Amino acid sequence: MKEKDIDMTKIKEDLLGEDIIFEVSNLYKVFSDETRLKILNALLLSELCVYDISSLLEMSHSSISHQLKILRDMRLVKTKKKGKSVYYSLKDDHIQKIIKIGVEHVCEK
Amino acid sequence: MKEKDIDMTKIKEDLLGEDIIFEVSNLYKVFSDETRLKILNALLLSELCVYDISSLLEMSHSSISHQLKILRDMRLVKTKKKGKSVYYSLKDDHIQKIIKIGVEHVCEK
DNA sequence: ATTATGTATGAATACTTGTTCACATATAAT
DNA sequence: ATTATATGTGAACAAGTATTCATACATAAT
Repeated sequence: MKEKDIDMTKIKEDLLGEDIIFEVSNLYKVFSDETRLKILNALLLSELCVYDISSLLEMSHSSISHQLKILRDMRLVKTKKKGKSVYYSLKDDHIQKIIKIGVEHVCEK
Repeated sequence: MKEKDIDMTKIKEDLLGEDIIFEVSNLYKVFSDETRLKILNALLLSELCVYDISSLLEMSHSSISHQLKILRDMRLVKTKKKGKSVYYSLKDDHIQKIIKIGVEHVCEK
């Protein structure tokens, strides 16, 4: 019996399931777009309406609204209506952690 | 002075810089693909060569090799040559954390 | 009711990305 | 040297994605 052999069967058993991999990849797809990252970064600092975000990032309402729909669909943001405006805020604190680790990683080089 | 006003100027100042956002988005782009996630997940369990990974994931060498190049370029994996084979392993522990948080997030629903 | 403002969304376009195919390189064994 | 095995990579194709444009919907004010 060789010493440094790798037990492929055990590794195969210990791998995450297809469905979890799929969901995790979808989660990180959200964080892979600059516009969405900027939106999440802004919402980390304050709740904001579409107009606020588009002027902050100097982008069209339409573009921001499309991305916010994706964030809504992924349940990463929640909404609150005030008069004509819809205020967006972050739904949970995983988002904060994910952005923090990402920033840490790219800054350590 | 209204009470619930938002200080947009301060938020704009506190936003992460364009370059950091760009790098973080590139980092998470890596984790947004199922194949790469599976590769990283496997390397979390053991160092492996291209052949091992392609048989483990039941995918072509070429596809795996292409993705490993991306992981190399992003400096997420390191390589070690043993005879004809090239063994890959993870370069740092951020990867573990990122996968863990992702799994946590998608499992809490 | 009409107008103005804020937000949502379908369609079209341009862009990006992953896989496959074919071929190239590298090492080991014969 | 030649052959076999392991890995790397460019090009092409297919699939997916972000933005823009146009338009629709919702709320508030007149």
